[in-house]
Amino acid sequence: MLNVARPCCVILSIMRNVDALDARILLALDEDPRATTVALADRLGLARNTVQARLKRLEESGQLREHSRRVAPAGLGYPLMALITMSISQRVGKPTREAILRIPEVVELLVTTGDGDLLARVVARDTEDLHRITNLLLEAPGVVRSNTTIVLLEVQPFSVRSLLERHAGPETGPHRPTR
Amino acid sequence: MLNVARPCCVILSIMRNVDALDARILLALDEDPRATTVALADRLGLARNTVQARLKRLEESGQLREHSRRVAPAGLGYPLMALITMSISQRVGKPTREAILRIPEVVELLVTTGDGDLLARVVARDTEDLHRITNLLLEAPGVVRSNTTIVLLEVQPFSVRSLLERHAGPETGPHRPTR
DNA sequence: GCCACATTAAGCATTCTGCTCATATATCTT
DNA sequence: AAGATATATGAGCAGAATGCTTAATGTGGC
Repeated sequence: MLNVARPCCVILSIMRNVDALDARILLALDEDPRATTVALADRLGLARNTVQARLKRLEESGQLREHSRRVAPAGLGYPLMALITMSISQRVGKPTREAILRIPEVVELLVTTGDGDLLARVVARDTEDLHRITNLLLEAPGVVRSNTTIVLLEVQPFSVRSLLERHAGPETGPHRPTR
Repeated sequence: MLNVARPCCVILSIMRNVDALDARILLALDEDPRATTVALADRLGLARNTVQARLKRLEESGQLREHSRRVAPAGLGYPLMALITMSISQRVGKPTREAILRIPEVVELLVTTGDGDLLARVVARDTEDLHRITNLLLEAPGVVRSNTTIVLLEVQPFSVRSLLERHAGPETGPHRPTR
């Protein structure tokens, strides 16, 4: 079952979808990320073995991304966040992407439709720092134009809680008897 | 020390910055998010107590965000991701934001400078679904215009690893003796 | 010198983990 | 209907980890 060869773009194929039970477990973990397996189990009214097995599968099947997603850049000394769209001459090549990813302040990089071809999310210590980073981006091969948008307020930082809640079904509360 | 009252916008004030040691711990956690305290401790050449204390502080001081950040939306059945900028009549009010946040597919919401006043990151099951969500956004009070950009490829999903590595200092490897 | 703070070390009762085996339920296939 | 596959559950067990406390040892600032 499930070849665990992962050619980097076929990830979707090995992703057995997360079902309602998985979602409930993930939600419980969301409220207490360091909860022990036992704690999760009786919070959800499940057997310890069940939680253990499903968590193991979730991790092994690559459903969970890296832990550093949880670290807020502001705490590291980067209170400024900006979105920078870039136009690329020709097509977006590997050299371009690699050059951009070498900049530590680039915390996310997307290929998009629309005006820009690339979108980088960067963090900076201050506006001067941001200016420096913008110039670095423009030095990447093929980058011909950039457009910077500053994030003024994170009304809702990235979170899939709402999706998990929908996925978990109507009965999300703890201690729900099976019937 | 450190009032744990958190009036939602004063978070920055209670954030004692993450130092190099914290960064090393977080990096180690990044490589194995479920590593035990003991495992982290001797991977980093630290005492168990140290790791335990710092992890506790990191969590209590709000440096770590929610766990659901680690869940990939694709695994939940939302393979499509888009960025939708919105122009708002008047100013961005609470009613507008609340209406938008009631849409589960909105996984992130930012107030930005530039053309649009609001930027929503949404996920969708397919293009038709995305169309439906776009219409929902336009129904929010004050939203007068929207512009959708589809994410074709996540070259680098959000990650602060690079920042942590810089923060951890030159000696990031395991088993580094104190001198 | 003295104070505050962080690291380290040791100890201890309780709890958790990883693992295995066996037993129910479902659900799907033939 | 019968069989097969997958999952949930329950129990058990040795070893490991946790949470907590106390105390010793730096380390830097005033």
